[in-house]
Amino acid sequence: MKILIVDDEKDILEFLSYNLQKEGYEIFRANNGNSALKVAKKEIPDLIILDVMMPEMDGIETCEKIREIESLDSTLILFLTARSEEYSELAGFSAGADDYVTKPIKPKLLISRVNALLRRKGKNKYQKLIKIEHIEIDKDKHLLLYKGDSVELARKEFNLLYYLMTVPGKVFTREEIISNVWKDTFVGDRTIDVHVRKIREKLGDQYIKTIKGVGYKFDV
Amino acid sequence: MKILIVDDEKDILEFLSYNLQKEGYEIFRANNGNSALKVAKKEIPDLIILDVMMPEMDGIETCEKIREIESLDSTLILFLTARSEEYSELAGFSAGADDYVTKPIKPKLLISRVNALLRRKGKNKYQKLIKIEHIEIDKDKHLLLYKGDSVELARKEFNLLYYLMTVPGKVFTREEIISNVWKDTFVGDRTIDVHVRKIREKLGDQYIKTIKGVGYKFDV
DNA sequence: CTTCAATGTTAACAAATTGTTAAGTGTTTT
DNA sequence: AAAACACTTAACAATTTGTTAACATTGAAG
Repeated sequence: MKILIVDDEKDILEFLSYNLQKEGYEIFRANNGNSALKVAKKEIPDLIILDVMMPEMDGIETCEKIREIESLDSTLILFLTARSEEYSELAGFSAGADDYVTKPIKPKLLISRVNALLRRKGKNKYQKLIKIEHIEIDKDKHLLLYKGDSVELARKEFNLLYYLMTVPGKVFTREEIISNVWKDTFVGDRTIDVHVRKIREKLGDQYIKTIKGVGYKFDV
Repeated sequence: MKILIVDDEKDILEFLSYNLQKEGYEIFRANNGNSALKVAKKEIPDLIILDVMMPEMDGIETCEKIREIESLDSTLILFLTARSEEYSELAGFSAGADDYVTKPIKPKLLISRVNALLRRKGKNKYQKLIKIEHIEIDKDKHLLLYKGDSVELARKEFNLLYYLMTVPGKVFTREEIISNVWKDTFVGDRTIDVHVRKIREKLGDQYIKTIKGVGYKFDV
C-alpha cells in the first residue's frame, strides 16, 4: 500500500515516514501542495496524509484539487489538524477528507487510524467483482467481460454500470445515480441518458432497463 | 426512545449525544463494536448509529452481528460513512442497515433522519415487499409479479396499487388515495377510475374492488 | 322498476420523460 | 502539436404517461 505524506515541516515528514514505513507501507513525500499533486498523479497512492496548515496552498485547497482528479477517485485522504478545531466545524470533511488526526500526533493512534482506513479500502476490493449471467465486472481491474470477451468502457460508463450492478434489479433513481456516480459535480439529466446509451451500444439494449418516471435498473 | 451511538472517536460521540439528547432521546454509547453488542443486548435500543469505520471490528461487521441477535430484531441501524466509501451504503444495506448519513455530519440533517426513522418505526408502515396470494409487489425493483410473471405498470398505476396493497382489505377513500398517491397535485375524480381500470386490465378485475360511495380496496 | 348519482370506459390531448445526434470543450495519447 | 478520446450539453425527436371530457353503465334508494 502506498502512502503520500504532505507536510512543510521536515521533522514531521521524517517522523511519519519512519513510523509508517515500519508498518510496511511504501512512503512518498511532498513538502507543499503543488508537489503533492504531481506525486499523487504519478504514483496514485492509496492514502494521502495532508497537513491542513501549510504555506501557499493549504491542506484544504490541496484536498479539493486532489478530489478533482479522477484517477485519484479511490485515494483516501487523512488530515492532520490542530487541536483547537471543533469536530462539527471541521472544514476538511466538506473538502472531501475521509478522516483526520489532531496534533500533537501520537504514533500509535495515527497508525491504528491508517490501518483502519486502509483495511476498509482493502476489504472493499474483495466485494468488487460482480458476475451476473455472462457479464463480469471487476472494479479494480477496470474490466468488463461480456461472454468472456473484454468490452472497453470509458470511466464514467464503467462507474455507472458498476453502480447499477451493485444491486441487480433495484431501480436507481436519477438522483441516486447522480449523487453516487458523479459525487459532487453537477451535471444535467441528459448526461445519464447519453452514458446509458453508450453502454447499451456496447452491451446490448437488454441489460439496462428504463423505468420511466423512476430511474434505471440493471437486470438480466 | 433509546439510541445507541457507536464510534471510536470521543469527539463524535460527544457531538452526537449532545444533539440527540436535546431532541429528547435516551442515549447510550459505545466506542467499539464489541462493547456496542453488549450494550445493545442489554438495553435493546430503538436505533443504533454506527460509524462504518472503526478499528478492529468495523461498522459493517458489527451490523451483521447485531442482525443475528433476535432480541434486536426491530432495532433500526443507521450508518455514518465517509465520502470515499462510495458504495458503502450498498454494502451497508445488504448488511441490514436502514439508512446512512455521510460525514461531515450536519446536526439538522442527522436529526431529521433519526426522527423520520423512528417515526416510521412507530407506525411500522414500512414494507417494501408485499406478497398477497400470487401477487408480489417490490417497491425497490419497481416490479409486480402476478403468478410469477412480471407485469408492467406505469408509475402512477404502480404507486396506486402499492398504496392499496399496504393495507389489504382496507377501503381507501378517494380522498385518501388522492392525498397519498398524488401528493400535492390536484386532479379530477375520473383520474383515479382510469388508473384503476388500467390496473384491472393488466391484473384482472378481481383484485381492486369498488365500494360504491366509499372508495376502493385491494382484496383477494 | 325507475331514477340518479357514482363509477366505468374510451379516445383524444397534454405533459412529462427519455432517446438520439452532433457539437463544443477539455484531457490524454501518440 | 496533432490526433484520439472522454465528457457534457443543447436541441430536437420519440415515446410513454397522465389527465380530461364525453358518454355509458351500474346499482342502491325510493
